[in-house]
Amino acid sequence: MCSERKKLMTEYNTKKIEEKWKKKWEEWKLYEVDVEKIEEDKKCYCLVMFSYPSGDKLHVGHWFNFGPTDTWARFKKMQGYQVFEPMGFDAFGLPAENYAVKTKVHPRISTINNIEFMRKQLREIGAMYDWRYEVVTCEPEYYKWTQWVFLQLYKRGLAYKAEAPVNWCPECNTVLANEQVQDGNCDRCHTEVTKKSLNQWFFRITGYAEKLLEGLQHIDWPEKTKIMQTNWIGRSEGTEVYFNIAESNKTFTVFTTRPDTLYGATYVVFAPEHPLVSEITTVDRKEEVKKYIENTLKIKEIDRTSTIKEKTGVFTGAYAINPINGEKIPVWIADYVLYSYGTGAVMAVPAHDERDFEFAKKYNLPVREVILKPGKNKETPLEKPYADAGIMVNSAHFNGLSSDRGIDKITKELEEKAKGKPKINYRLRDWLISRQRYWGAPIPVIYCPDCGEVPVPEEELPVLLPDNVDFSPTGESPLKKCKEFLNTTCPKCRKGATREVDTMDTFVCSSWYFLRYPCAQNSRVPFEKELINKMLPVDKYVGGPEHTCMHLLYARFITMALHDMGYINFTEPFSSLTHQGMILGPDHFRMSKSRGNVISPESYIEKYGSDIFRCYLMFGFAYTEGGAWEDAAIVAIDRFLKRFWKIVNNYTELFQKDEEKRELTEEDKNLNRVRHNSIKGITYDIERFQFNTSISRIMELVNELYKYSEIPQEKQNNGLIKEIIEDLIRLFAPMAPHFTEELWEKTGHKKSIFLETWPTYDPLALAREMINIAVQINGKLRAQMEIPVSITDKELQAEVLKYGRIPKLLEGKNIKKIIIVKRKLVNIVVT
RNA sequence: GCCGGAGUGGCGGAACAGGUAGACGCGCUGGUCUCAAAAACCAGUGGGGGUUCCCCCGUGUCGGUUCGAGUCCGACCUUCGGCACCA
Repeated sequence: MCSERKKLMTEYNTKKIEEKWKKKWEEWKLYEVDVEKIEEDKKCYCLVMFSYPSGDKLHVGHWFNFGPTDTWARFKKMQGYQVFEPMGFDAFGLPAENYAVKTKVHPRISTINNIEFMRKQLREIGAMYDWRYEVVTCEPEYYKWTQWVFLQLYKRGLAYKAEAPVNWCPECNTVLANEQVQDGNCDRCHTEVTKKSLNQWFFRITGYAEKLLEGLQHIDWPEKTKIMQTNWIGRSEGTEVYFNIAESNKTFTVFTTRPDTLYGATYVVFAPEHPLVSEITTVDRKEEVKKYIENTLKIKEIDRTSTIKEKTGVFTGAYAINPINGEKIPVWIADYVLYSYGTGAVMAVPAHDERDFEFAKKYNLPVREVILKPGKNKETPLEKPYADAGIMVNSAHFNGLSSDRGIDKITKELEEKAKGKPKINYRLRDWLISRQRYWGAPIPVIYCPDCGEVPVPEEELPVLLPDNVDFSPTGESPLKKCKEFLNTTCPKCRKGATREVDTMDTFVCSSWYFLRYPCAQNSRVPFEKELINKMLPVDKYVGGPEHTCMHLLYARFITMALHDMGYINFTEPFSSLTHQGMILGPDHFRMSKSRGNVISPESYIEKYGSDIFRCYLMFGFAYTEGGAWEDAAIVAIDRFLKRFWKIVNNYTELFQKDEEKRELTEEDKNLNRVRHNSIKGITYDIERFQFNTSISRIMELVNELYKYSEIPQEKQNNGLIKEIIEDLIRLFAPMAPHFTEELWEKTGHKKSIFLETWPTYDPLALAREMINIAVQINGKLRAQMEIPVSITDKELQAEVLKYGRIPKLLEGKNIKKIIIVKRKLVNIVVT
């Protein structure tokens, strides 16, 4: 006993085993794939969201993302797919720069060091990454092509510079995209965001709103993620209505989803920023309007857009003409109207819109009911706004129409009079991509006093990011202070000119990296068309759900744009997407240094090895849910691997000789059935990232094998045992790659287990002669019986009625009917 | 306020097309081994009642559909995520 234990302890040395196999894999170049040679029908592009080289160690979240995904990839490889599993680094970005500001270490140096460190850590996971395809976004070999992407968009009018009120983070000293503002705060540093009007670079993602919506129909993504993107894009069908300003030739447009309420418009409201405001304000109102606008700008964005805040506004003195009835209605400005949505002006229908109602009550503006709530009559006064559909009243010849019909009819009439037309609006804004920071890809544009804005010619790329820069943030790009960078010549006229000093949002870098991987070493083109048409779309993309309305949306947009330019022949980058859940601290809170609940993988890997760590992550949580870390639970996996090790080792001598498989006894058949059931279940479950149940099935098979090993030696079917041991190791291989390689070798195999094929199950082996079914009376379980599978319904019915205590339970009852669910149950319905 | 998840033993979680709820594991209880403990192995383990065996209750709450509901429908509660004056 004691010596046996010693043997187990010396042999089962996870650290030694893992290092041994990592070395072998490298020697054998086992995971090197040649993308050129991959066959299209067998390709499997498996991708995790690449990581940011932060200088911190790999945390549990990385492991949870990368480990199980690698398990999936290994499973696919064993199924015969030619798996491409690359890894890289999203290396530009603010943290490196902020770190540089603090420590005076250049971001290039710290980033390179961090990447070096992370590569070592990633190696620990023992994933199949082929590092020859690595991409590092801060290297000129990569960002040259990020700039190329920019130029392609620019050429087609999809990248443009415009003055606009934008989100400004005073802490990060840069502008932010809409998507990077959460609850009015910067999503990086949580500082409150302010609004600034600046001249900035945008990508015209709004031009793809419809395609981005449509594409969601055809991809295998979590429903929740699709819904979130749909809501983010925020498609809204409505009508544009053109108004005139009274006694003037000025016109303006409003957007409404309820043209049926047009007769109820008793005033119109402009956003304070609306350019027409200064033109139409009457002399006597000028002072008040000016004051109001100034005040509005002072209010923090978050407060201004808060739904709780009481609405304010002022009258401009001007009047507008309602195009449907010629009525003269006052023009107000109010901060509840957003300049950034629709046209920045709305028609106010207080009777049928809560916001307008509130505003009208406050400023004593008239309320006119034009839609009758079903069951209400025209004479009873309106106490609160009614915003749903109803019957039109007070609307001239439209009276009596339903809202639905009214929307069509009024829109049609407006169209005939050239006073409006149908219009679709989106909540989505164009993507603001310029940043007033140093550590990013320079925007390849030059400003020439004569030629104006000139894109850098493609053959002059990359526009190198200079190293020698004072990068302390000032609110303007640090590159502005770098004269060697700033001053250049105009590509058109060769006269002195200056470069754009802003850099690109790091989300631009990550919006196309999946296209670069297969061609990572190609210096001629960003991607070889034929090659990436073969390799993409990505077959399985895995990453956190927090990227839904940023990275995932941007990547889809860039892919669609490149498709429309003819560079690629697919429109969606990621055919199938899975989100991993989040691993929380043992206290059920999000891990954070300040809480002191951070689980660091190293200590566990030191103690148990990477296979056990990975297996625990797969077994202890539902993958897409995540959950709280539990120290006690990793012990279970350690225990299981020891059990696995022992049972395999008990039988290794069988592999030294040929063992015939005898005809199967009842015991054999039972064991064999569990085996095939495991194969079936595991295959189905790994495919859909249900690793916890996959491991359960393996445990079941191991348990069954232990039970079998208790029967007398001479009754054991050695041939069958050998087969099952081999299946067992192969089934477990994707989850514990080092561990299973060792056992595979110990059972006499010379080649890597990952060159083996995945076991397939035999439906015949799953078949039983006798099965257990439930007997219910009125749906309540009353008995269980063993029946031969071959029994007919008629026979079964007869058997059930005289089975055990069933007759007694049926005494004095009327049998109404008997429901038989094949191989499952019999339900006797009685009264 | 709007949109979308999720609520199952002491715990992590299963139940794939409405069909025997609680797979697998943790923990716990008992046993074997041991001088003893640990480890390992075996058995039991949703709650309550009478104790071979059986009954009642049980998947957030209340209703409904169905022979049968964790699963479908309606209302509500809790919780998490997203959006939030979007006209």
